[in-house]
Amino acid sequence: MYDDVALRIATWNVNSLRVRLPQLGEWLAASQPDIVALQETKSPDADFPAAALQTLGYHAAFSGQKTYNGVAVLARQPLAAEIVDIPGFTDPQRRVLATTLPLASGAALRVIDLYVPNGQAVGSEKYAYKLEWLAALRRWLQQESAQHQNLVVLGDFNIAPEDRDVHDPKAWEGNVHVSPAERAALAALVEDGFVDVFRQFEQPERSFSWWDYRAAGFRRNHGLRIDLILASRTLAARCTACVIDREPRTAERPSDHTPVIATFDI
DNA sequence: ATGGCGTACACCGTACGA
Repeated sequence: MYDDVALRIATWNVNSLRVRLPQLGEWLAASQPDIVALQETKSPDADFPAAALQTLGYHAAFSGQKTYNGVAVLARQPLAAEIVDIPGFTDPQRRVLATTLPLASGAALRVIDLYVPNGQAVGSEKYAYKLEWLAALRRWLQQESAQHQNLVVLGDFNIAPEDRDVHDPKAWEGNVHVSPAERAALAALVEDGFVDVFRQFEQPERSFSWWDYRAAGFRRNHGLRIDLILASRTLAARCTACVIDREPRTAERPSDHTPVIATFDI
């Protein structure tokens, strides 16, 4: 007989790790998450601030590039970037990182950090790339699901799942991030057994994870919920909470995204 | 009202984000 251990897993699009490192440090110290998936690090691997994070008590696995994209996973124990490309989907853009971490029970936790393409505008080349990327992601995650019971897929999905995840659904209708094809791609993951754990719990109305820098988006709560934590059914059944932490968005020079944290008794 | 702001790289503007 052993006590269940509360494991806290977070995702945060930091919009430049170099710029946000002080804020990340403060947030890690205050929040003490066990595992953190970062997106838009915009940091080549050679420049990754591994030493600074280690002084904060976190090991890191990372896959970055200059200027754009870049993902990283932080954990209390050493970890490795096991997969950094969707298998069979050639892409120079660093948007994916899969790693495996041990759980207190002795079981393994598979963590997949995603920075889903933005898509720019419906009908654009970048939109087509986003849909192709999402189709390849689905095929890969079906394989991952077959191999891992405890699987969490989290990150910046650049898709608001439902109208209640959008500050003004009428204004956004048909737009990138809410288009039917994007939502269908996300719904397909749910059909395959992933659970958006945020919606397992009662949440405040108008809960968002991203707000436009322009036009006082945050002050007016003009946002989208696009940063998601999807869990395999086995893991979702162990989820006891999922919250959006708006506090970092109130800082000077904030990221336009704010962290989302899920707690698992596992 | 398709702007608004922020980051990066490079150059004093452009690409991109969401």
